[in-house]
Amino acid sequence: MDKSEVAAVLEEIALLLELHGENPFRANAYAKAGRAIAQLETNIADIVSAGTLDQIPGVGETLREKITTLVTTGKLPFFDDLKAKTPPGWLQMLRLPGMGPKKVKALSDSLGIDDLEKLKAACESGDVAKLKGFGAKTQKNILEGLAFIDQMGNRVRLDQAMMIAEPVLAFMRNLPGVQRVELCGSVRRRKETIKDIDILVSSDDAAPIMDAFVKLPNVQKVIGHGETKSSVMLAGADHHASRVLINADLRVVNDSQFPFALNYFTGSKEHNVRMRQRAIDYGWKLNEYELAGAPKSLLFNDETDIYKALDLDYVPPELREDTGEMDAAAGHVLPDLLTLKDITGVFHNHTTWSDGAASLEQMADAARALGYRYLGIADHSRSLGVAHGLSVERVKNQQGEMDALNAKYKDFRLFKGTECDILADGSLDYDDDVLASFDYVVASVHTLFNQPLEEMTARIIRAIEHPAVTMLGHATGRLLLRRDAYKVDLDAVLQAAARTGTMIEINANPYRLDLDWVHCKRAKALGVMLVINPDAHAPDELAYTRFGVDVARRGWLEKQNVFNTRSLSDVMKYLGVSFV
DNA sequence: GCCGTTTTCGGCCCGACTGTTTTCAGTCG
Repeated sequence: MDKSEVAAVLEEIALLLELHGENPFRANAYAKAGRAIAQLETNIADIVSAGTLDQIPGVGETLREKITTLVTTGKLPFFDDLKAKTPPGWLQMLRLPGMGPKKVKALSDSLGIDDLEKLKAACESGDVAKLKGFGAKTQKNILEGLAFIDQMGNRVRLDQAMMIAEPVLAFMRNLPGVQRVELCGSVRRRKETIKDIDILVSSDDAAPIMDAFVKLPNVQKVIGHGETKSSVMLAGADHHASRVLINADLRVVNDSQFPFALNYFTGSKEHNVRMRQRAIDYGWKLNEYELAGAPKSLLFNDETDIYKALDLDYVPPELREDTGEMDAAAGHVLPDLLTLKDITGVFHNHTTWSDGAASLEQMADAARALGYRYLGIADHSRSLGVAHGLSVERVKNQQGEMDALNAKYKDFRLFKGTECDILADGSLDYDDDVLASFDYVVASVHTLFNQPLEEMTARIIRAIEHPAVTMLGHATGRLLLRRDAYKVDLDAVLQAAARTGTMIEINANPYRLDLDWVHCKRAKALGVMLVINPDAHAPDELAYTRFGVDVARRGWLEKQNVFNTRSLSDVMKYLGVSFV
């Protein structure tokens, strides 16, 4: 059982314990350990066999035993018993907004409701409203929550959240009386999927700002409308024009409270806990409005001042996941994070030669407009028929066209690449002499996603070990909120890449965003070189690169950890390409 | 269930909002 499965079990145990009315701190201990394990950079199996499980913060004696059982046997009787005595529908009921363990329990105990269908029926017949502690409003909210879950689950991708959030932000900035405006929450931390958009505004007069917010034209529903906090459901469309619904919260504070509120509402929750605990160590109390008890001589103009008061370096939002950033900030060893401006070009992109929407020249023009010094084209290889993979002959023709274009460019270069399929046994889709005709090779898995873990791992490592392979494309094949990653021992893959000097891609397509940020940290520790690629199939998709930079920043990466921050001449030297 | 320079028990971040009550419980972040 791998770490994401173990983490999922622990987090489910936490929910189940809560549903059974257990001590919430006990439940939280499971959830906390689950999160810690989800963020492990190495293999859980290795940690178990090395006997170092209890070095993970939040894992003590009991959890060590339970996790060991889970990893070694793939089962946990404690979990199975808990599940057996919990109607499966309770967990689904918990996902409804406004429903917590107490309400689920009350519905189940008094009306025998233990799944979403019975819940819907009881709401429609009006039985729920008659229940003590419930009412007509609660019943209506449950029905609306059921409809919402039906429509879309409850998370969206980062790019979708940004497309909805950015115009709202611009609108808020232009409202009279508004002083400062920032995005907070997981959007500001650039998590790959988002549950809701948090916006913070400072102003001396909150009411008109709240009113304007709840009257935005794309508001579908007002969920809450208080003095300092309002909550709405917003509709929008992503760049594929698919409809997106997401909750958005607005909070308004006065300008002197703004830095504290910004820090608090940015989270993560775990980072906030650490910040508050640190404030307590100083004899102060941190909340979303102030650092109470701190000397009057300390001024707090922005977030940096809060960190400074606690003798911490400023922690960029992307790092606020309680994965060591507090210690690094205290020890003044936070990384100097990569920025989008550092990117000099990108390597994994498609054209109409395979499944892209634009020609070589159109893609090159778009890259030059972004200020890139080079663009790598890596169209699909021959076996990927669905994507019009290139035959050996078409490879030659495409390369000829690229030579002709390069002859025109003065300070820009098209690199000849391929996104070469990794076949079932780890061999590559072109012979070595064809591979040698490319400036670089991106090797990717596009088929047989359901191979067993050992087979998939060996398959990818064999490809990495091939001397022609420059970089590994989208390491796990996941499509966020759509398709799970294939089973692969990523730590073994990263170790192989470190050994052979093969780069690992951070695929910046917002559906993928893998290598994920957790493993970026591991790759950095192993000395693996990363490369950020948009996997663009159209000119405007080159802009996806920004999301890859977000992942890199969450993964603590610095400029020198990412290959495509190098100058054109350094890239050419590395790839062994000379000017013609 | 975890944890410890206030340490082996008794804490565990803390405030806003909603909906139900009529002073507060539950949920959320």
